Parts: sequence; C-alpha cells; structure tokens
Amino acid sequence: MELPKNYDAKVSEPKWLEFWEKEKVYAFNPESKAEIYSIDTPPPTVSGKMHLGHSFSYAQQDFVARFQRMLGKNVFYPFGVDDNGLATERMIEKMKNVKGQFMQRQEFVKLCYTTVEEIRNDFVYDWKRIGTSADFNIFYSTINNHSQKISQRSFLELYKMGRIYRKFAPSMACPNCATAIAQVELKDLERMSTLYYIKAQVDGNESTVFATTRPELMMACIAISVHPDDKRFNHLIGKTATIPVSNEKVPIIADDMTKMDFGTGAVYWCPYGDMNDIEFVAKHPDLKVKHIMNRDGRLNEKAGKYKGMNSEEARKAVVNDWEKAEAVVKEEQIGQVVNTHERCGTVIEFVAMDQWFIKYLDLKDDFIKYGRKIKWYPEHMRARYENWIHGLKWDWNISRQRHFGIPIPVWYCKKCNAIIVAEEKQLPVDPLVDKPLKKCKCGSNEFIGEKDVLDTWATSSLTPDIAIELFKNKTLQEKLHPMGLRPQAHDIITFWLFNTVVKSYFHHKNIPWKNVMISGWALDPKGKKMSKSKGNVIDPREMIGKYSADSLRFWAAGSRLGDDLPFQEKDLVTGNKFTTKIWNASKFAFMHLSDYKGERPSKINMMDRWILSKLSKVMKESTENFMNYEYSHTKLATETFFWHTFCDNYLEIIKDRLYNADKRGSDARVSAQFGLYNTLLTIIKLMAPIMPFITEELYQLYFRNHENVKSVHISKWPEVNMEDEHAERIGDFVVKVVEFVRKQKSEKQLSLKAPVKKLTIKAKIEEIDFDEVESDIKAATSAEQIIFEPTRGKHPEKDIEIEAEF
RNA sequence: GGGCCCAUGGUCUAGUGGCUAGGACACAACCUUCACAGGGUUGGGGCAGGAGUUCAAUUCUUCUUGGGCCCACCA
Repeated sequence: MELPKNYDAKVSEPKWLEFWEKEKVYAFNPESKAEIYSIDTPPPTVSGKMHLGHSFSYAQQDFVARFQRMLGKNVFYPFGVDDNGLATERMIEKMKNVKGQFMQRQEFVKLCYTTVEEIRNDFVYDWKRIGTSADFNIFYSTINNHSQKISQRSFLELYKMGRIYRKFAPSMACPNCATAIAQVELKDLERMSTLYYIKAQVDGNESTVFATTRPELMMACIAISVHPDDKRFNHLIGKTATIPVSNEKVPIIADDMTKMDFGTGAVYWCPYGDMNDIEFVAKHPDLKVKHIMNRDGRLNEKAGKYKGMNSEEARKAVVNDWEKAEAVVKEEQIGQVVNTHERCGTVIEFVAMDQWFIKYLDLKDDFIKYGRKIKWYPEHMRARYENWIHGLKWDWNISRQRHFGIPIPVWYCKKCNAIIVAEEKQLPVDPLVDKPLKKCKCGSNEFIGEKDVLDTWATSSLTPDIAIELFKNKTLQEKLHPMGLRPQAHDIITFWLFNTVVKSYFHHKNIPWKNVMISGWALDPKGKKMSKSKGNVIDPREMIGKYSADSLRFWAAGSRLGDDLPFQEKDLVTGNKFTTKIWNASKFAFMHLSDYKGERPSKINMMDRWILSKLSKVMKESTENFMNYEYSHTKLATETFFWHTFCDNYLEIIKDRLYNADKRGSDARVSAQFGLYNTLLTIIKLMAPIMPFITEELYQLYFRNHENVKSVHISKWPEVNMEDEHAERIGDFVVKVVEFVRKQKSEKQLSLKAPVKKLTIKAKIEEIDFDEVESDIKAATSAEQIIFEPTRGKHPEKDIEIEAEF
C-alpha cells in the first residue's frame, strides 16, 4: 500500500469534521447502558470570536472527553452558547449601530434574537474546527425559551424558599451600562487622585478642615466625623459644621471608622461614595441619606445646581466653587484604588435602587463544604474558591436594568402594589407583555410588569440543568446529576463556578459535578495577558490555517493543567513535525503490513517483546495520567516513546527482518509485523485524544479494515499487557550498542550506513540471549563481524564495553 | 494587608530525595537514493540566592529576591 508523499492538514481536517458529523461519532446515546461521563461544557459568549485562550482550554477539556469516550463511556458532552446579557447587547449595538436604551425592549430584544441567529453557525464552527468532540445536537443558547424557562423557574423556587428579596438599598452601579452590577463584576483600577483639604466653619466661631477625594458628592453630605480618641478634634464633637458653598449644616460626630492618620483626621460623609458609607449610614440611622445620584451616574435634582452632571463634571464644578469661596486649603496627589466594571472599565458608583437579591451570605460555610466535596484538578485552585467566599460581603444582586436578558418573572399590582410572581406553568414569561394568570388578592386585574432582567450569571449558573433537561426522560435526568466534570478556566471560578454551586445547593441540595478541571490561560509570547487593547491578541483561525488544528492542540497539551502558557508560534512547528513524522512512520509501516493478517506469531522475537513491553508501560502510565487529567504527561510520554524508542530504534532494528525475509525467515518477519502493527496502532490511539485528525486519517487508511470500528475515536482505549523485564534488559543493551555505533560514525563523519569491520562487545549478557539479537544488531549497525564476550561473574567497571573498527 | 502559584541552558518547558537533570525551538558539525530534507545523527550550553533537615537536596523546610494571579483596602 502506497500513501501520498505528504499529509495535507488543510484538506484532511475539514474532511474528518464532516465525517464525524455524518457518522455521529460523538453522539450521546440516551438509551445506552454504558457508564455515563457528563461534561458541563462552558458556553462561550457569542459577543466575541474564539480567541487563542478558548482554543487552549477547550482543547484541554476535549482531550479528557475523547479519552473517556475511548474508555467506552457514554459521553454526555453538550454544547451551548452564551448569548444572554450585557456583553451580547454591546456587540449587537456595535454591529447594528443602535442603542438599546433608546429602543423599546421588545424591539431591541427582537433585534438581538435575529442577530444572534445570524452569527451562531459561524461562531460555533470555530469550536468544531479545533476538533471539539461535543455532541452539537445537544445544544442550548442561554437566551432561548428552554433556558428562560429554567432560569425563571429557578427564580420562582428561590422566591418560594424565601431566598429572594427585593430591597431599596445601596448597590453598585455602572454609569456607562446604567445598571446595577454584582460584587463579582468588579475589577480594581489604580489611579492618581486629588485629595482636597476643605475648610468648614463650625458654630462658635471655630473651623475645621476635612479631606476628601469626592468633592462632587458635597450635596449629599450628612455629617463630619472624627475619631473618638483624636484629641485634636475632641472639642468639636457635637457641634455643627457648615459645608462651604452648599451651606448645609451637618453634625460633627465621633466614629471610630475615621482614620486619624488619613488627611486631617476629619472626614465628611456623603452617601454613597464607597462601601464605608454604607456601613456608616447603617451605624447612624438618625442621619438622613439624600440620594443625589441616579444609576446612570448623573446627579439628580437633589444636587441642586449640579443636576445632570456626572461625577467628573460635578467634581470640577464643586472644586471651582470651593476655590471661589476660598475653602480649599490644600490639594494633594494621592494613589487610589477604585472599583471599575470589568466589562467596560467604567468607575462604578454606589447608588440606592430597588434591586432583587439572592440571600446567601448566611450560607458561606455550606458553600465551602460543598467546595470540599468536589475534586479539584489541580487541587490548589480550590483555595481561590474559598478565598472568594470568605471575602463575600454582598448578597447576590441578580437584577439588571437592561433589555436583553431573561425577564424577572414578576408583576406589581397597580392598586395595592403587591408583588405577584409568575406560575411555573406559564414560563417563560415576559411581564412587560404577559399577564399573571390570576387576579391580585386585592381583586385588581391591573399590573405593572417588572422591567428588570436577570443577571447573566443567574442563568449560566444553571448550565447543568439547562443541558440535562434537554432530555425529558426523568430517569436519565437523575443519572446525569451530578455531572462528571466541569471544565473551565481559572478566571471565572468566582463567577461561573461559584454561582453554579450556589444554584445547585438550593435546587438539588447537591454538588453540581464531581470533578472540576481548571485550565490556565494562553498568554502572549512575553507571558502577558492577551487583550484587544494591548494589540497582542493571536487569532487561532490564522494559526490553524498556517499550521493545523492538531498542531494547536498539540501545543495546548504541552502545559500542565492549570498553568498559563505563553504562546510562541514556533511551538506550533513542533506539532507539525510530529504530524510529519507519524505520517512517514505509518507510511513505512503500512507498506510492510500490507500482507499482514493480524496473526500472533508462535514465537515473538526478543526485540519485538522489548518494544511491546516498553509500550505496555507507556500505556499504563498514560492511562493513569489521563485519569488524573494530566494529559500533558500522556502526550509527553507518547511523544518520546514514538519518536525515540519506536522510530529511532525499533524501526531501524526490524527493517532487516521486514525487507529480507528470505535471509531472516518468514517467522522473524511476522514477529516484526506483529510488533509493528500493535505498537503503531497503540501509539495512534494514545495520541488520538490530543491529535484527533491525523490519528483518524492514519486509522482510516489502514487500521479500520482490520479493527472494524468506524472511527479511531470510538475505538477501544488500548490495553497492552506484555511487560517483560528480561526482554527489556536485553533490548536496552541492543539499543546501547546501536547508539554507540551511531555516535562513533557521527564523530568519524561517516554515513550511518557505513559498514563496521569488527564490533567487539563485552557485556553482562548471557550468550543465549545475545544469540537471539545478534542478527538484529548486525543489521542495525552494518557490522560485518561481531565478537561478543559475556562478563558474567567478573566485576567489570562498566556494564558494557564496546569497540568498533572501521 | 490576606491568600495562592511560579522561578530549570539563549527562549519555552518536563521531571525526580540518590543513575550522565529529559525534551522542543534556536545554534554548530556531519549524514542523503531502500518511511522521513516538512528528515536523521552527534554536539555545546541549565536547576535564582542564603540557611536548615539528610549519608545524600534541583527536589523537602525556611528566609531573601524576582515574577504572576485572586481577594481586601478605597473618605
């Protein structure tokens, strides 16, 4: 059998994608009795194209999926897309050049739906292209009716449990997005800021100086505080200060939250400038908050002349006014860390609004317990989960003042203002369109629908349910829960992972999955995070075009699980080289196997026993590593074994037996064929999860006819159990001799085929064993004559002494 | 301020309480008609620093230095 000279990934890879889809190679079988391995696949957000980081971590989870499938398990590997929420809105606003806020919700949502439909196929193709072996027929979108129903049902259940409440409370708001956001969506920003020292008159002809970085909140000022132990200010406590310009009179009170060593030691409180204000207000309920800011970050009529300004504008105006009033004593530049919205980078504001919350701060211990029931790979990632829980300060704000999201299924009675919650049988509902099924208790039939939508994470935290409930069979649903694996990257442990545990805790009283596998990030060549703004983003499509999906995966298999990996284009060359090498080795093998019928020889030659024994060990090791999600070890072990043990040594050693059956005997040839067939097939299978395309190509070209399974990816994971310590010792000795001769030839600048006149070997090997391998050594070294002397019983300095005469 | 991870040739990495610390890329020399020039062979070059545990430390402990990530602080 003759193979084409070269393998062309550009042609082959799309060919196999089609084949897999047509043959339903990755289909989950709901009827099967086989053990299920289920994966809670991360739904990528359609707001961005697949980037290198995606291909990196999706490749890593796919290694595991493919391995488990080859173990014979019924792999439940759904695929979803996240097209719900802010990120999607933003993309659509940009694509269609519209502003959602200025449109009717229905109109905008319709536009979102159609746009998302338009781009979906192209978007998903990128995931298929890298060889993701998900069952793409088990598909969901986080905004479709199915997901809406489940997400709203979750809301209803939590509401019934008393876990959801609505409250007018200070919340974090993104002025740019004009919505409330949650603690998890915050990102730190370090910046320089000005600390203003402001002089305020105090009754009784005194004065004091307070320091602030937030002059713009002047109109909200409710008090000035000093530390109770601060002797500098003792005499002022209880008196009234007048804020310059606003002429507002505020009490000077003692509060130990005040830092004596910051600014002047006196601070003016203007809820809500930050989290401390919230605490301060709670401690002093007698002080009345003024709420001068709206959620779009603009000041309202309570801010008087500053109405309509945002923080930055108001700051300038207030400072200007203070300067005119000669109230500014000093300005100081200080470093400051502020919270920004991680999606858009806007500095957030604290605004009191009506919001919906999930009450869960009382359950921190339980969440930590749940985290410990899950097996983490790598284990240390659990620390991040626990660290996050320890630092949680807010209940989960799940309402967003946006358009494109899953509506909160609630109405308010026009007459009595009661909250009316939707009924499960009417889900999904849009309260702006639909009506409650029953009248209000007060008899009224007029309602105002809740305008807010749910936080994206309130839905994506339900992905296990969304995927599982695509199947209506209850027994199957139970079998699928908890899932086997949650694969994801480490940046969303606090978002997706934690929130999913929370939802599962409430709805199932169980962990959502047994294992989590946390992958790292693909970094730029210098080890920096890739980001659009830095311009260091690498497009995986370009790399696949230039190299191949297999090479990209080969690269992704090179890092330890959880580790970030800087991307160097040259690393893709390695994958290509491996592909070429295995192509050529297989070409050689298939040529010599064309007449092989799969027979097991009665007597297996020493060197064939040697390779099969080595193979058995690699196989065992690889299986264990894969079980522990250590795919990089499997890849490395297989790669080394293939390249060096198999190609460099074994193939060279058996060549003579394969080519010259007339001299060496047909038994010797069949034995070599047996070794060759089984070793190559096993290598291809071990490599199949990592490089699904080239392995499929080689499998189809030759092995399929002999193995009778339609794809290597559903073939059985190899079980070679031919360990033979004796053969390994003798084989290793042969390799040492061959390597020695190679080195000699290289040093003498001779061709590797150059004949050796006389080869003298002294070794701790029995003559009976040497006789078995002599012909193989002769052939592999081109030795004309070999003198062998066993050193048994003697105690030579070296185990082996070799001399070659040319 | 708290937590976590990491430090191995020029670059990216594997790994181990004890063999000559493994590989890839880059570099150098050599080798081609019989699987492979999209190749092969051979070679040069490395465990951040200090202290400790140990018969033995690149590996374990601790400190220092340097890098990365998460969280808190935010007047």
